[in-house]
Amino acid sequence: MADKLDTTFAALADPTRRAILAMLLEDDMAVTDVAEPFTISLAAISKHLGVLTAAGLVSQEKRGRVKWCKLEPDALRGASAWMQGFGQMDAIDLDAFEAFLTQELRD
Amino acid sequence: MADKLDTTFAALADPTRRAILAMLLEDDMAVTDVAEPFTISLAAISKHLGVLTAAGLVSQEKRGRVKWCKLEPDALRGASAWMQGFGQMDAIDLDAFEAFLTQELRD
DNA sequence: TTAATATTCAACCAATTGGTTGACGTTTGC
DNA sequence: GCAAACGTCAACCAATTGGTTGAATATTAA
Repeated sequence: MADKLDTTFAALADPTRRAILAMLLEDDMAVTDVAEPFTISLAAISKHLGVLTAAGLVSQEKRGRVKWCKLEPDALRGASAWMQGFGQMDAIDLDAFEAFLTQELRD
Repeated sequence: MADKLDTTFAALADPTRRAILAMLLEDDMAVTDVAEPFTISLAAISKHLGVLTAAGLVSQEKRGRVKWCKLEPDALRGASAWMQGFGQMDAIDLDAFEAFLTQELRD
């Protein structure tokens, strides 16, 4: 079985999945609503959500015929701790974060 | 072309590559020395080092017949900032922040 | 000059990934 | 009851990944 860090980092290595996480940062959403802004199929989004859920980054709860998706930011803790082992990033790099958001907003 | 975060996270999603980074944290090393503790072939390690170098996480400098590998921890800044954004955003008014950035982009 | 060392390249292979489409099971609303 | 909406499943496909081996290229040492 793959290491936890393997699945976490692999889940984050896809731009569609990172975009989904960014969307869920603002609010819990149904699968259909998650898929709405993307051009790929609903089934593909469903798979991406499966990868994120397997990594623990998202939890899903079915209410009626709707499956609600919720961000689980604590799942990033292990990966974040691993990266902090490489030093000098104990504080947030706000410049890099702004750069990221700026680029993300351009899409 | 893949996003920078794509290649960074993908590079980190492999346990062999993370182990290599941890080794380089202690000291610069030649390719052969990097490969020594692993059971896989030297060519496989060379490929892993290529992935890490492409991600900017490692730099390589050839001196004589030896290629020295050096950790570049700054390459983790973008990814670290992205991740930490998920832990801290609940304290930030994201709508306002996005509005600010959107306006910032018009200049 | 020749042999050994350091590293990459090229071809190949199996497994995984990200995507598609169409059929399928549930739940809801008319 | 029936059709529409929600979401997954299964089969398939092309591209990528992580590994192998053997040959090739530099460079150094004897």
